[in-house]
Amino acid sequence: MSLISIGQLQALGQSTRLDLFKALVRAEPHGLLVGELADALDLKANTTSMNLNRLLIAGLVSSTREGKSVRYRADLHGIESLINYLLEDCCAGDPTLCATIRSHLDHACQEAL
Amino acid sequence: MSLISIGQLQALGQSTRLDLFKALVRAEPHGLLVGELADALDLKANTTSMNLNRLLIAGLVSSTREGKSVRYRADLHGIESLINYLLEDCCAGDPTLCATIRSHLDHACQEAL
DNA sequence: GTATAATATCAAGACTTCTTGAAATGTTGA
DNA sequence: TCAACATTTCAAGAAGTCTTGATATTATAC
Repeated sequence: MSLISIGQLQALGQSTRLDLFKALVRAEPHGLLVGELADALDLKANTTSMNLNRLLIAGLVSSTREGKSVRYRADLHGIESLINYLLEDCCAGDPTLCATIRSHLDHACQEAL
Repeated sequence: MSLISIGQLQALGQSTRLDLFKALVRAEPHGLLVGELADALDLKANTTSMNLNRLLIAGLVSSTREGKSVRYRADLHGIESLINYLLEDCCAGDPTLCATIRSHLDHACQEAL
């Protein structure tokens, strides 16, 4: 659990990759092609590819080939595991904090519905 | 919100600092002195100090002087803001994921009680 | 098969980060 | 004030990261 999560934290703790990930989250459930991401964020193709690979290794995105292109999608279970890690390692022991986070979660979930 | 959170992700995405932070979370609510952390994690004093300062800037810990020593405590509101960021930016739009995370949260909170 | 297109890999340079010895700061007690 | 202690700041070298041009791979269309 720890090993997975520091990889996720490292992967997201870099502006280019955080931007890529956020773009993919916003593009759910369709995802985006590498070239579309490169255009949207004004990145070179190889920079885009390399950083997407880092996110892939961290379990934060998935990829599928579509002809000449490759489509990437955010893997929301990766975020789920990161949040769970933070909750279990960092929230356990503080019921008040749990309650606060739960209320935020309720709010976020209502918006999602 | 974004600026805060990438700082937190960067701060935690480094093994020494993640170890320091986890030690402080486990030491809640008493916290630990710099020297205690250095001993526990087998770090030099200045390495410990510098990395704690990074966590401080990221809003993940707080510090108070106690005589010759300085006591650090985990700032759980920092984790709260990080989790909220991940939820709002990454979970919104996926009710199923929200529900899954909520169940994990329920579990983590029960353990805390 | 060849040409074209979209990604991925490789290697190198610029840049940043991490650690650490040395020195400085702040605190306590004699 | 002086000495001892705990922490912080400083400067420098080692190590790692990020980007990028060049090259390689994979897939399609002709």
